[in-house]
Amino acid sequence: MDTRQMRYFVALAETLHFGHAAARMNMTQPPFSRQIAALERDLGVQLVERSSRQVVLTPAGERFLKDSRAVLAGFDSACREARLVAEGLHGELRFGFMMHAAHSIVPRLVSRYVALRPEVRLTLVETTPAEIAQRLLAGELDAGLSFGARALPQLDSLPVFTDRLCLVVPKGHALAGCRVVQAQDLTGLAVIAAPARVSPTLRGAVEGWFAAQGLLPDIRFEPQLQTTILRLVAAGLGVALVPASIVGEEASVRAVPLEAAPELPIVLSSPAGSHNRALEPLREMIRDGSWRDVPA
Amino acid sequence: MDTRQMRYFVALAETLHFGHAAARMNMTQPPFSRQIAALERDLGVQLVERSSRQVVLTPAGERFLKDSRAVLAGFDSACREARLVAEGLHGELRFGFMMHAAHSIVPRLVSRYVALRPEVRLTLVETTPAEIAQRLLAGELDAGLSFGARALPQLDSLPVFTDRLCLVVPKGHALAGCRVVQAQDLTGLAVIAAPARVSPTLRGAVEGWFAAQGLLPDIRFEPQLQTTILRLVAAGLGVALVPASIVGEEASVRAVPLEAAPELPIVLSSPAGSHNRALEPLREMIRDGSWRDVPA
DNA sequence: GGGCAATGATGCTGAGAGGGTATCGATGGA
DNA sequence: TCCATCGATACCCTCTCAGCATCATTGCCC
Repeated sequence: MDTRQMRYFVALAETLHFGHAAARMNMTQPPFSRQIAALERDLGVQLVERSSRQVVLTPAGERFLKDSRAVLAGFDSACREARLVAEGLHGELRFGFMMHAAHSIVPRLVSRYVALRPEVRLTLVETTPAEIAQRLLAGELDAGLSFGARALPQLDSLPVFTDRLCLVVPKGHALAGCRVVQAQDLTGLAVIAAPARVSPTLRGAVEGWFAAQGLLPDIRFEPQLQTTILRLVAAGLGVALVPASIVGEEASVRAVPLEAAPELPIVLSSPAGSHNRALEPLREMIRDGSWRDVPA
Repeated sequence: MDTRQMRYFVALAETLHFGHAAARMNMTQPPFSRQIAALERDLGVQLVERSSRQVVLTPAGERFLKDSRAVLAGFDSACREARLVAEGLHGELRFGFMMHAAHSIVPRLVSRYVALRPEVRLTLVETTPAEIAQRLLAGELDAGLSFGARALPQLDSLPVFTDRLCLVVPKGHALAGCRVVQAQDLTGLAVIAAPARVSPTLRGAVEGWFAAQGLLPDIRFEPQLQTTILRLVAAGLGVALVPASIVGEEASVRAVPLEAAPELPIVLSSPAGSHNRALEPLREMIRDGSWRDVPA
C-alpha cells in the first residue's frame, strides 16, 4: 500500500477502464488489475464496482480518489521542494548580525539577496557579536555578520569591510572640534563601552587603544548596544569609542577621529561545510563586492 | 521512491542513527542504509550528512522531513477515511425531498440521522418529486423522499407513511364547515394544482378524484410548490386539493375532508444496489418506524 | 439465438527489488 | 595502540511485480 498503488487507482478512477489506465501507467492490464485488487485488499475497502461492461467508483472510492490526489500532489511537492532547497533556490537562511550593522550594511545585503533568491525565507536575527559566534557554532544560524575575531576553524569567514574606532562626544563638547584625539585627551572623562561578554573584539579594541598609550579608560557605563551608547553620550553621561560606521545616526553627538584608530574588520561568517546552498549568493555578493552597488 | 522510503527517512531523522532507525522499522541496518541511499539517489538530493560518528540532516533533509510527515499523515488519513466511508460512518448522504415534506417529516428524519451519523455530511436538496426520481437515477442523490409512484426496478423504496388528499378553502369560505365534500361541490370553483411535470403522482391523484366522480377540475393556476398553493388559496384565488400533512402551516385556510379521499403513499427511494452505507441508518429508521418517536 | 468483440480476472513465469548475514573501513575514546 | 561504534559494502535469498497467455462474463449484432 504505497503511492504507486495510489497512482494506479487515480488513473483507474480517471479512465474508469482497467486497460486504458494500465496503458497510462505504462504496463499491461493483468498486473494492473492485481495491484488495484491488492490495494482494495490492504485497505479492506471496495473502491470500484466492476462488471465486464463498466467500472464505477464506490462512495469510498470517490473519497479515496479525492484524498489520493491531495496526497500525491503533496508527495510530488515534497520531492520538488527537497530539490529546490538542495539547490539553494528555496529554503531558509538564518542571518544574524550585530544590531548596529542593521543601519548600514544589512539593508543593502538583504535587498540584493531577496532579488536573487526571492523564494528563500530570510530570518533576520539582530543580536550581539558574542551570540552570533555561539549560535553559528550551534547550527542555529546560517550566516553571521560580526567583527572578525580570531578565526575559528569551524567557521568560514569573508571580509566585508573595515570599520574604524572613533570618539563620540556630546554636541558642544570641548573635544567636538578636534582634528584628532589621543588617550590622554580623555583623562577624567567617563567612558561608555559594551562589556566584553557582548563583544570581546570591540571591548578589546577600546581597551587596547588606551593601553597602547599607557592609560586605562574610566568605564562608567556598560550597555549592550552601540545605539544605546550613542544615546547616553548624547545625554552627556560620558564619551565613547564606537565604530565609525554607526555615527551619523544620532544628530546630537559628534564624531572625532582617534590617533592611531584601531581597525575593526567586519566579516561574514558561516559554519564550515554548510550544506545550505541558499547561503551561496550572500557569500558571493560579498566576495565580489557587488553588495556595495546597492544604494544604502 | 514511495511512502515506505519516506517512513524510513522519518525514522532516521528522528533517531539520527541508522541502526536504531532500522530497528524501529523492524529491519536490519544494511538494507535500511541502502533504502536511504536509494531515496537520496532518486531525489538527487543529499538528505543526511553521515560520518561514522554522527548523522545530521542537511537543510534539504530538514525540509523533506517536515513535508514527509505531512504527506505520511495525509496518506494514513486517506486510508482511514476510505475505511470509514466504506463503513458508512463518514462520507456524504445527498438527500432530496419534496419541498412540503420539509415541514413535517424531514426535520425528524434529519435530527435522528445526525444523532446516529454525526460525521456524515448530509446534503439536503429541496426539490420536486419529478426531479427526485430523475436525480436518483442519475446518481446525483443517495435518497429521495417523494410520492411512491410506479415502482422502478432501479430504485429501492420503503413506505414511510400514507398521506391523503384534502380540500383547502379560504377561511370563511362556504365549504369551510362541511363534514366532507364531493367533486360536484366544487363545480364552478377555480382549482389550483401543481402541473404534472412537477409531480405526476399528485396531479394524477387530483384529476383522478374528479374523474372518479365524472367531473373535470377547472384548474386555473399551476404553481410548483404546495406552499404557494396554500398562499393562493388563502388569497381567495381558488381552492385546492393538497396532501393533508401540509395543512396547518397556513392559518388562513381551512381543510375539509374529501369523499373517498385518494391516498398518497410517501416513500423513501434509493438507487438499487447503492454502495453508500451512510444510507443504511436512514432506511433502518424508516423500516422500524423509530423516526416517529422524534418530536416534530 | 449464436457468434463476436470487449473487458476484467486468473495462472504461470522470469527479472528485480528488498531484506538478511557477514564483513569492511573509518573514527573517536580508553 | 587497542577497541568499540557505526555506517557502507558484498553476497545471497526470497518474494513482489510485471508480462504473456488464457479464461469467464456480458452486451451487441447479424
